[in-house]
Amino acid sequence: MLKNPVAMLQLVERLGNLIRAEMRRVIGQEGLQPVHLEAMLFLNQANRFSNTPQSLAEFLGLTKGTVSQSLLLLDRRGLIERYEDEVDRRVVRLRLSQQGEEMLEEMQPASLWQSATRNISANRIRNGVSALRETLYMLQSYNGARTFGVCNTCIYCQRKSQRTHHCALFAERLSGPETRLVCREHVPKSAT
Amino acid sequence: MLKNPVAMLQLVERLGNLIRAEMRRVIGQEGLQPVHLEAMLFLNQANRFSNTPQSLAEFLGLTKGTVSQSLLLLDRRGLIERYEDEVDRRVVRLRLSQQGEEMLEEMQPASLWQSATRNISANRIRNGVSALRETLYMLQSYNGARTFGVCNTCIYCQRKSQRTHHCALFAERLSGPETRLVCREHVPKSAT
DNA sequence: TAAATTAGTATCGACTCGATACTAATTAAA
DNA sequence: TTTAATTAGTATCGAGTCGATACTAATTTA
Repeated sequence: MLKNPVAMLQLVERLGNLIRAEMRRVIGQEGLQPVHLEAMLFLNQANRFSNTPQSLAEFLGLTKGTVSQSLLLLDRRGLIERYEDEVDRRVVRLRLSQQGEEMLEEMQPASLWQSATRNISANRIRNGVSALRETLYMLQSYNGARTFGVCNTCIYCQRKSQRTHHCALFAERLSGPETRLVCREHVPKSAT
Repeated sequence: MLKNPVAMLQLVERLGNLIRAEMRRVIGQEGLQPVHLEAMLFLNQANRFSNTPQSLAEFLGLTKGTVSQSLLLLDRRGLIERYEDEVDRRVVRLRLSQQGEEMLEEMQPASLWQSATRNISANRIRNGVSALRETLYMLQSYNGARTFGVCNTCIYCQRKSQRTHHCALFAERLSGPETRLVCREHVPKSAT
């Protein structure tokens, strides 16, 4: 039984709880709950293959019924927009509304964290990030959960030229900015 | 704007959510919610100065009214015991019941994490732990939150002999095992 | 001795969340 | 090609969270 991994688990748990409490404090002023902020953060990052209720449910680890309710609320508040998929008419596409983007902009959820990590050496942070990333991928592979990484780090992403990339899974062209968004079909290069 | 700290934040957030989802899955089979497991884990670790509803509320970042309700439920299910403080009769003391301890024992919440971190080098984990710990203390100091560390790492803890320690704040003797429990009055040595 | 503070509980309303049951669109199978 | 199975999403229900507010009782301060 190793001690340090347990310490890391407890730290991640504790930090996660603090982040959540901070979220509740900030978003609560808008009459919303942590899960709403999480949904908006996801939609802000999701690529065009991943901006659906189903995808969000998988990301959050909640059932689609539950997520459907929260999305209804976000829609009522005018923070997101829902539109029909052109090909598959069962599918609902989601995006942040102008108002939703502005709210996210104002909130700056990372600013506290930025100052909290200011005095930590770049090397230790790099090590921490790599340890956390590997743990995350392992955990996700165990229960068959999706990794939701960005195209940059995905086995399906092929660089065509300086500016353009290509997704071998969807067989579609990707712009530079698109390769920095998260995808539900992401498979990490290291995990092959 | 540094990239790596943001990456670390997102990883901690994501890992926190996964842990929470896993908690929900496991504890849900008992008809409980994540917050109940968190409360039980806290009570399993809290020393005799910290096993109160107030303390738990501070730990979880929730209001005392909210926590009171969750404790009521845990009591109804026979997972915790509540007893009156002998000195201050306003104070309620909490402890896991036999049944609560057994449930925690069976659950093994850390086992998945243990295997997920198996192949990560001890050095990277050590670095990660230290980066996370420092971030945690910084975040907690910003909003005046308590650190809830163990006596080992507290400025008030004085070693008297091989076996006995002394808390300079409460002016009481501490046994060896007690110094490995978390305390609401904890002040990290490094933060002085 | 009176006022202020502290620990905890009770109640209310909005919301989460899973479970279940449902609709409608798409895909697979016969 | 018709039918069956699957998939994406919504509706509804009940137990529970959660903050806000208002309360009780014990303790501390003035």
